[in-house]
Amino acid sequence: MAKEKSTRLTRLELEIMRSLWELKQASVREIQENLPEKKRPAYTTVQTIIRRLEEKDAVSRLKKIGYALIFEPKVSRKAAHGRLISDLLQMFGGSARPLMAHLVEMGKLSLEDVREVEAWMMEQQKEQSNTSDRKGDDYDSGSKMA
Amino acid sequence: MAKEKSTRLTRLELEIMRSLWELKQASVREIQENLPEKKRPAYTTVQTIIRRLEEKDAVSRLKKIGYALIFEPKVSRKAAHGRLISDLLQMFGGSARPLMAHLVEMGKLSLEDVREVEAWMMEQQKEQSNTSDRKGDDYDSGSKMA
DNA sequence: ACATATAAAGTACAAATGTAGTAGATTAAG
DNA sequence: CTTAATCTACTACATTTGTACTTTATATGT
Repeated sequence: MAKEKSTRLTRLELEIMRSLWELKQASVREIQENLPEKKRPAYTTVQTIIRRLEEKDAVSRLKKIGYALIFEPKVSRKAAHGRLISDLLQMFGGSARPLMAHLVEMGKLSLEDVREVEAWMMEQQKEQSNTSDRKGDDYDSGSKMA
Repeated sequence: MAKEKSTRLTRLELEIMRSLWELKQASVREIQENLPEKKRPAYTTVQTIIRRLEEKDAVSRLKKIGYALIFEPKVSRKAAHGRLISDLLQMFGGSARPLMAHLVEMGKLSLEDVREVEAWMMEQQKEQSNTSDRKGDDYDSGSKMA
């Protein structure tokens, strides 16, 4: 099972990936046009980033339609996000607690939020028993969470 | 009240800041020696980063002892971490929930953790009533959390 | 088959980042 | 005071990142 190198993606690269994750598969143009007009780089810029992402093994060519190449993500959003979180977590000594505390202080996490998460987790625990394992890799946190 | 520009700090810069936050105030040498031997850059490298941090207004010269300059953090750990978290949060649509979900999936957040956070939050809520405001800015999440 | 619209490839380049060497100042020691 | 130790200031340079132009290949409509 291929080791999945998980290179670090840059801000812009993540921006592009976001588009691609959303579209599932797309041409450079589609990706570019899908980006928020505010920070929409030139077509060729997107092209460049896609090339770099290919080098980093984060996207791959799926096929060719007309004269355009269609790309698809090769690293899942989940994996990429996981990497980001791990990195951040390190800054906090590897534990999620201080991070939570920060979120609370920043007003980004309310008591309700926490309670819902708790409820969600307990449900998961029940399900966990029978649902055994699922291939799950391309969903961004299941069920009604989020 | 000076707007606090809050520039984005790079990985290495954060590494250095971490030392400085820990030491409260220190010379370049002290900072360098405080870094984990594994990834300990050359003395002059630390110097360079400190200079850049000065430019970014993240540290300042406090005084001079012997021939060495003593620096101190100018941005609090909390502020810097807050920035990191905000950035990350954006990737998740600005809400903390998906982030939590990820933490759970990554096994970084257990049900116990969540419950303790919840308990902690409820305590905060009580305190909040009388403790009015505190200067709090250089602690990394209060009380027994973390 | 040919001109035209796109797209892919390749090239360029400035700014940011990581990394460190060198020169010149300053202090401590003999 | 002269020297050795150590520091600050300045300079250098490779890599990464953001951004985009130019050249070349390829479909497509007529």
